Amino acid sequence: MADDEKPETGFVKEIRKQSVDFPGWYNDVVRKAQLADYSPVRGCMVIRPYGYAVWENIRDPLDQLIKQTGHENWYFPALIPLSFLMKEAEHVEGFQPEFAMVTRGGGEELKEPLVLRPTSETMIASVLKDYIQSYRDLPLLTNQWNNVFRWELRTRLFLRTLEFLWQEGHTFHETAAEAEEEVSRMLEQYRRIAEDWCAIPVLAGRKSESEKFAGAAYTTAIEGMMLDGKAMQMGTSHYFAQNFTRAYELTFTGRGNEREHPYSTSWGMSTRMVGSVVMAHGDDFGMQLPPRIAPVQVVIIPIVRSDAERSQVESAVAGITAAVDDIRIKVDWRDERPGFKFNEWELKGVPIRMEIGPRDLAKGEVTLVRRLDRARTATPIGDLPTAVPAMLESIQLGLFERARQFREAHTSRVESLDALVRFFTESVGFAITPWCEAEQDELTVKARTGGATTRVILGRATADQRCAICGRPATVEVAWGKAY
RNA sequence: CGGGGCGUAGCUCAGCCAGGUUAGAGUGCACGGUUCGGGACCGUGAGGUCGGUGGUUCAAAUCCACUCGCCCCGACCA
Repeated sequence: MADDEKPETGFVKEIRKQSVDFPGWYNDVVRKAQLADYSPVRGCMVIRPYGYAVWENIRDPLDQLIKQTGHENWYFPALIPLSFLMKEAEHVEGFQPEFAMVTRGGGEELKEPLVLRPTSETMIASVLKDYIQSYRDLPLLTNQWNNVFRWELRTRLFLRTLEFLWQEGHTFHETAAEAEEEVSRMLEQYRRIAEDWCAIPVLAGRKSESEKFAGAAYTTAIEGMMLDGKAMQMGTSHYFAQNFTRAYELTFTGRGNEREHPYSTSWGMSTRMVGSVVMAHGDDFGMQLPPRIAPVQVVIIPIVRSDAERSQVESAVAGITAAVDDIRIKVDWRDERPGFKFNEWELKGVPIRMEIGPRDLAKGEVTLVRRLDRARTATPIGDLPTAVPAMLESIQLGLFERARQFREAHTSRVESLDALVRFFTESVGFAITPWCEAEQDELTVKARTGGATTRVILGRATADQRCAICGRPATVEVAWGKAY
């Protein structure tokens, strides 16, 4: 970033305490760290440069992973003819309440309304019909980065807005096995982004029937835990079998010269990730960014009281920024007192603060302070090219480890409905139980716990396990939680 | 869409219950000066259709009706 950027404006000191008012704290942090703001349009937000930079730092590595796994980026229309969306029964039923429609154009009523895409399965299946003729055209692995619209009743910055940014991957395969492999491959990429980049440990697995994507044969997801103990669905990967290709009459000629429907998948991760990072790592001082996705990894605060000191510090800064390359460094030369800058950059979650003043330079050192724990270290200037990357790495791991311990501390294994109800009455987090997969059990738990639902199915149950809810033989082990 | 809360300066809010000069504070903003290792201070200045419409009244930010919007909780959901 440039050193001579104009001062931040509109900065407000107070943020509500995380422990007292979590939703209020979240709103304050998002707005005061200048990630995003409310807009003139209800339910739609303005993503500000700092928030967009965080998004880019999540988006870019994800885009790399998507390309490395063989996918190509496409772009499809944002407006979808209503009839396209009506073809897959479950899909229509699931999404219709969320449609936003264009009914006029060119001053006239349209013959057919155009829906602002809530997701692009229908458009992509309709278009790719023409591109897929033979098994030789498969697999067809597409992805697109775009905005989508869903008419949500209640919105929250980043977590649920009427319009949001994401990527949606759509793939078509010759066999079911290949498509299912794709579904888990892409879920694994999401796990890597969540855990390795955003430092948020996740549970990965299948969703229950009632929680699956409208139109899918099954849905898989990654679920993280926020600092209020609630679950955040951070990425989904769906297996469609032939549901969509059949509905859209998408066929190919197989190896035996017979017409077949391809097996398809879709998967998506959105700007919701930015909000997840805030909620998974923030504290009463504000946001805390994992170094790998931080727009500014190191902020240098020069401390000077005279012109002589200023030129001394200036040359030290120039030497350091030249020597420490491949690190995103910002130098804050604004005419503010150091304490003001410390607080502001902590609010914005910068992982490392480097203080450079006469006292440090007299010893040939700088002071490094970690946002994670405010640990201060006097570091010789010559060591910085190795010390800074090492410290960033330790912070990245430290954040992940802290989040993992928080999740472990808020995860319990329970064996009965009573215990499950008690868990959600007395605490928050994940409760893991054996389950028979009956939908009635989900309704029971939701009613008795004030809203806990199944998050992901973690694996198969053993033959002797009984469903914690109804006592019938269990088929799976499932994590329950209250979700965003 | 149900419950609760709120719309007064860029932001946070006081004033409203008991209507009455030229509508306030803090913060932010501009300029000048002193400061500068954990949110400094002094001075000067700019900034307002009190969300909107209608009503009551000699008089409305304040009372009444309607309306628009936002936030929080719930149902629905990435």
